[in-house]
Amino acid sequence: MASTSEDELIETIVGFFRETDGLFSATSRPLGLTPQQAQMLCFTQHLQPSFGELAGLLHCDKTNITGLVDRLEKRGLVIRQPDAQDRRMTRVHLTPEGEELTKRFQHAFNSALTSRLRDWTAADRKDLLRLLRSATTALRG
Amino acid sequence: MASTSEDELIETIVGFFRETDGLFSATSRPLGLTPQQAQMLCFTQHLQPSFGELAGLLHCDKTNITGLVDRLEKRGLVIRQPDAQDRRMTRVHLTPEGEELTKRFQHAFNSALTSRLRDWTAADRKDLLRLLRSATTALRG
DNA sequence: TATTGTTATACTCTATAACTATA
DNA sequence: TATAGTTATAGAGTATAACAATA
Repeated sequence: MASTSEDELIETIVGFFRETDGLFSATSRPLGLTPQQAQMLCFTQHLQPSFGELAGLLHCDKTNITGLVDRLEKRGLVIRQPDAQDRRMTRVHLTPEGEELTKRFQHAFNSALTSRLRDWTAADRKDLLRLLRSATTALRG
Repeated sequence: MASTSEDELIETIVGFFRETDGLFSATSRPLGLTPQQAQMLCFTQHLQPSFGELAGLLHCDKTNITGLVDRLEKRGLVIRQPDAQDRRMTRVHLTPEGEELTKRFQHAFNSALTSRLRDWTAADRKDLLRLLRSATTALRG
């Protein structure tokens, strides 16, 4: 990384970020979801996160989560569930409809990704996934 | 990739995407820029892109570029420059102030990134950059 | 007192449709 | 006719500040 000039490094990351964003957008909008909604559904699938946890995961202010959940709840994709231990907290659960749509999004995204990386070696694909996983932890920490 | 379930794969990519987004946001907002504005400035630095090219790079509708450029132009960071060959086209150039702010953003982003990846091996950092570059091309194609 | 979620507000981002100017 | 950029519009995402309920 020291051998790369700063602007080149940033351009690489910005470029990858925007292409990923494009893929999220192209995959989620035909399903009637914004990219942010699709991402929130993915996070909600296994976690049943609180509003504060979602704000942390999505890196946005907690006030945004209210509206985001409102719109998904109005469509019957998620429900608010009061936390049993701490009555200040509300947890977000997927409904069966939300679970189904989340899986459809994941399948569509996976198909698009697989098709675009079809020329990659198995080793490179494995490396990419390993490094992304590791980088996510590093950036989060 | 075949050995990973779809939801795990998507969660990895969504996770990395959101962490990158968080880093963009944390780096750009103290400079008075939205993440999208910072990203546009990075693309504009070497390309002098047309509005249509920017729409392609940012994966958004061309109508969004008008407002994005309007706001940056009002702050004196970019200027519209008519294309010499095709008078329908307008190209976006950085002003000296825009160039300076873009470099400040790049430096801040690079510092944050370097500090978070400080425990990584040089080989892993090099691999990450190589794979991101390659993946960007694959996703774009 | 501190934390969780909400409301009110203002601004930005985004897509769709209809338009003007140029090719 | 087709393309590049603009305008109008509506909806969604975002941050800040002030608030109510709970811990």
